[in-house]
Amino acid sequence: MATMEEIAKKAGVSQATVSRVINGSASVSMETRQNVMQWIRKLDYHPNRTAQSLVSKQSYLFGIILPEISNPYFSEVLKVVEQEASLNGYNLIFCHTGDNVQREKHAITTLRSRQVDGILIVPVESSAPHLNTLRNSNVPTVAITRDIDGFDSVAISLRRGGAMAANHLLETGHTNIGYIGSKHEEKFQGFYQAFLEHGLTFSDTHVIELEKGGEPGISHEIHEKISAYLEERNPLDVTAFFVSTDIGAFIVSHILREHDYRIPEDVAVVGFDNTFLAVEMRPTLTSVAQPVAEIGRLAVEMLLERITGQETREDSIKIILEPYLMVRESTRKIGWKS
Amino acid sequence: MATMEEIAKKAGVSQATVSRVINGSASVSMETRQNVMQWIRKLDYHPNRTAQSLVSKQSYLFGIILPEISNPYFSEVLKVVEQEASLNGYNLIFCHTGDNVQREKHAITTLRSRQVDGILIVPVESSAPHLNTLRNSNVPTVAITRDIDGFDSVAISLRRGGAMAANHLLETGHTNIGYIGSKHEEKFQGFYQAFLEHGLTFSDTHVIELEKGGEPGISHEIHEKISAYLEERNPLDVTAFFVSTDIGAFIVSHILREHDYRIPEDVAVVGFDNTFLAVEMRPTLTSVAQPVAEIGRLAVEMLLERITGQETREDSIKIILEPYLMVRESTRKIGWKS
DNA sequence: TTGAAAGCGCTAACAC
DNA sequence: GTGTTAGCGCTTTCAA
Repeated sequence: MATMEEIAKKAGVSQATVSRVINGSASVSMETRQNVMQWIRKLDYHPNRTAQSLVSKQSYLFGIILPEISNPYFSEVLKVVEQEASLNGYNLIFCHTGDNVQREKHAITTLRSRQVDGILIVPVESSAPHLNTLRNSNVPTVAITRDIDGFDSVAISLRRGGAMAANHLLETGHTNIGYIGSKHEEKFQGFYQAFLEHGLTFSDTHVIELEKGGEPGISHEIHEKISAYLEERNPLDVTAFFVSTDIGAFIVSHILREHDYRIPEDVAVVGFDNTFLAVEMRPTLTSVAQPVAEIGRLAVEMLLERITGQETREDSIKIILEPYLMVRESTRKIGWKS
Repeated sequence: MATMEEIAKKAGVSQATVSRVINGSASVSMETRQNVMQWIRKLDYHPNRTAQSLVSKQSYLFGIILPEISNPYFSEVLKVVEQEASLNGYNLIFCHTGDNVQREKHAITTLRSRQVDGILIVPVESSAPHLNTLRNSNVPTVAITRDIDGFDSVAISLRRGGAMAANHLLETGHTNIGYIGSKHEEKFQGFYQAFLEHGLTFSDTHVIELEKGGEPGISHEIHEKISAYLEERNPLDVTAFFVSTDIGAFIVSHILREHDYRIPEDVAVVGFDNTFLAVEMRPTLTSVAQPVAEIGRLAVEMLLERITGQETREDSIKIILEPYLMVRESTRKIGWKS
């Protein structure tokens, strides 16, 4: 790759002048500008961003730390964020944690030493100590999808999302409802709370606890646990399941049908994330939707505002978007025939 | 962020010595090493990778250019590559093209000016002129998943993949088979060829041409075209479909069933990529598998060998892996009852 | 309008 | 063993 120095030599000007031309800056005579430009094209010159970064202290690089790209929801997030970043002249360094705290820690260190201008992160867990280093650093960071203390964040209220699922099922006449996912998730808390607000209590015996999140890899775990549950309770003690991810709901639906339960007639199913799976599976899946595009756009926007100094608030800014329920075929007022 | 200079001052040594400690290099006395290390920890010092890159001419950065991350197959690729890169001390700059040539061109320019040590690319099309700049540059590049002239590549033989699908269907007794996808794909060519080798001819009237690839966004297009096809030909003139992606096959299957065709009894379906969809959908989907993990691993390995100079061959190296067929419930010997 | 020079944070000779 | 020095390719004063 050619350097400014080489262009300068060819064009018979100083390297500083080439720099001026490149940056479209200041005062350069039309004459020299065109002369220089000509050599830039001839030698197919492109500025060395590394050198630019070193002196300008701006890398135009964001780091994005995702837990599980196999989950269609997160690949959607990545796609949106890349688009938005690209539109603003930024590139993305992609780090994958697999929901592993150690890797997250490593990713953060790496990104910082790479001088990224900002970090977008879906944190593995809120309490991890290495997040403090991040908090104390002055690298603008926004937590997406999952909210965390001390960080700017753009997310939906997972509680409300969980509550929506519960309300929908309760309102369609279900009272014995199962939950499939992690009990530590906010989704579950909202779900649980909703029962109380209806003057009901959610029975802990209806929980099928899953270790991992929404990646396809959980298939095996789900198969085992659901099958065990179904065989243990025959007849089934619930008329509906709320599953914490669409992928999970997709898999659960199949297992249910293999056990001769019809959806939604015998068992209703609600998923989460409203991915393409919810739209394309049959029966189509009622799912709590997170506005991904909105989240990605706002997150990048917020980062940008922090970077440019437009936004200077000391305390962290929380943008909480509303989830919304996409009602589809997998749920129906109880007792109804089609 | 602290700099070497600051550490040096605190520790009362020269900045070069700090550098030596950091790089674990050469000869530094235990004493000074420990002294320096102590300050490194105290100030939470991490070397500035940008500065390191500038002088060492190594960024430890790979660029990866993907057409459609929403396709589970490509998110799988990304995941594997990230893992493999990370294991070797590399980070990934992720670029998304959406199968758009302009964006691909832009991505390549950006990556080059960012001094990436190598590029992994799933090219949009083989003939794009901007690929020449890449070819002529000395940035090690490997085409993955899709092979392209003049580039190192790691891929399966899509031809053979297509042929496998055809052979499987022909051998299970189908002769009237439909193809859903792009006719320009190698998959189709292999598929077509296989007919000839069986002394048969594939009828062009059985093609449902799709514009785009395997992203969920094609849903609408598929719905329209398939529905039109099914309504036009009643009774149906084929007993099987080969669909160029799993996502496509997933959607097609549902449409078929909505038109009261049973799978595999009335219509057999074969997909491509063997993603989790193939495993989790019902009936499970026979699909041509590409060994993703292998592709990712080998691609990174090859890049590494080019970078370190272990591999110096002038002409491009092609690693063509074998696809393999995962036979599942969506296909069955014709005329058989379960 | 342009050039010379300093310096971003680091590595890598080269001396002592 | 350790310090000094010269860059890496750029941006940005400061003079001219």
